[in-house]
Amino acid sequence: MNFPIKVPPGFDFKRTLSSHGWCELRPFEFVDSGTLVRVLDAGEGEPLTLTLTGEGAALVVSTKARLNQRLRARVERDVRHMFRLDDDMSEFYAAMSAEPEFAWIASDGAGRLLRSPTVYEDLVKSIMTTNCTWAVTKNMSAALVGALGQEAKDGRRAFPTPEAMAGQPVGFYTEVVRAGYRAAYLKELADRVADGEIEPESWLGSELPTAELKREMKRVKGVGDYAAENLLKLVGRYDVLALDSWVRSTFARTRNGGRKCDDKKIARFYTRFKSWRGLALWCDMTHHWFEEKN
DNA sequence: GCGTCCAGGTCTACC
DNA sequence: GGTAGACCTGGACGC
Repeated sequence: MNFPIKVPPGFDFKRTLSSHGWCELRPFEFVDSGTLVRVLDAGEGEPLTLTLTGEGAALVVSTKARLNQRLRARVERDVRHMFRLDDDMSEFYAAMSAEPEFAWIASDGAGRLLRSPTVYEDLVKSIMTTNCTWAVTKNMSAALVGALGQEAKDGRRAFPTPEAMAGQPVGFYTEVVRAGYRAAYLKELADRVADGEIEPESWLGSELPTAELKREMKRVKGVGDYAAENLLKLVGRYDVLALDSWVRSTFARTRNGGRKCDDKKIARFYTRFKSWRGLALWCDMTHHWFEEKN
């Protein structure tokens, strides 16, 4: 069955899909710039394989499964979450429009960062991005999903639950996922979430100030400044920069004449965007990325 | 082939 | 609070 999901004015499917690398990590499957496949654990029965495409002012969901009303509502909720369809970008776009160099962000409908259906999945993936190449992150993600994800009808797999992950020994994460020293972090995280000691989903609507929420995130082993700030952006906090080696080198190349600079200089450059500085930075650093990906 | 470097960092010990 | 060194992996690169 196919059904459309209404999107906000100015929403750009392709921009959101290619907003960062998440679309390349299983169980996301980047088919082409206008098509994303995603296996979704909808909470009842076997997972659903969804094909998501952007068509005009709508985002269209296609699936071979027959969805009852409850399932369809669940799918729509998760898709709206992943594509940030309910995020109010008006204040951000107004701020960007005021700066000629950044005005393209508003006119192109950039700034909605693709995320996973759950904060837990984003948290696991953030840990898997640290201190390794993107190719290694993709391998880890694929191995984890391939080994532990619940299988959909077409053989694709969903992202594993914390319980499924907690049921595996540390050796699974070293030998199967090839996570290296991160293995113990992933195991501990899964245990703590499965036990209810940590509730990553609560970070979404948290009223804690950003600095305090960041401290809470960093209590997860394997989550440092970069991973926490990356997660903060994914839960809608943009007053952090999430500087990593790629951003540092891209800033040096595009904004500093090819010369390395310290983090303070990068921070100063985006200070004017206040609570939106992290999102302004990311859009700025990926300005030409979209064209390169297509 | 083989060795080295390093990447979308973090942790711990030490000062 | 700041810093040095260790930590897994695997692709890229030079030889």
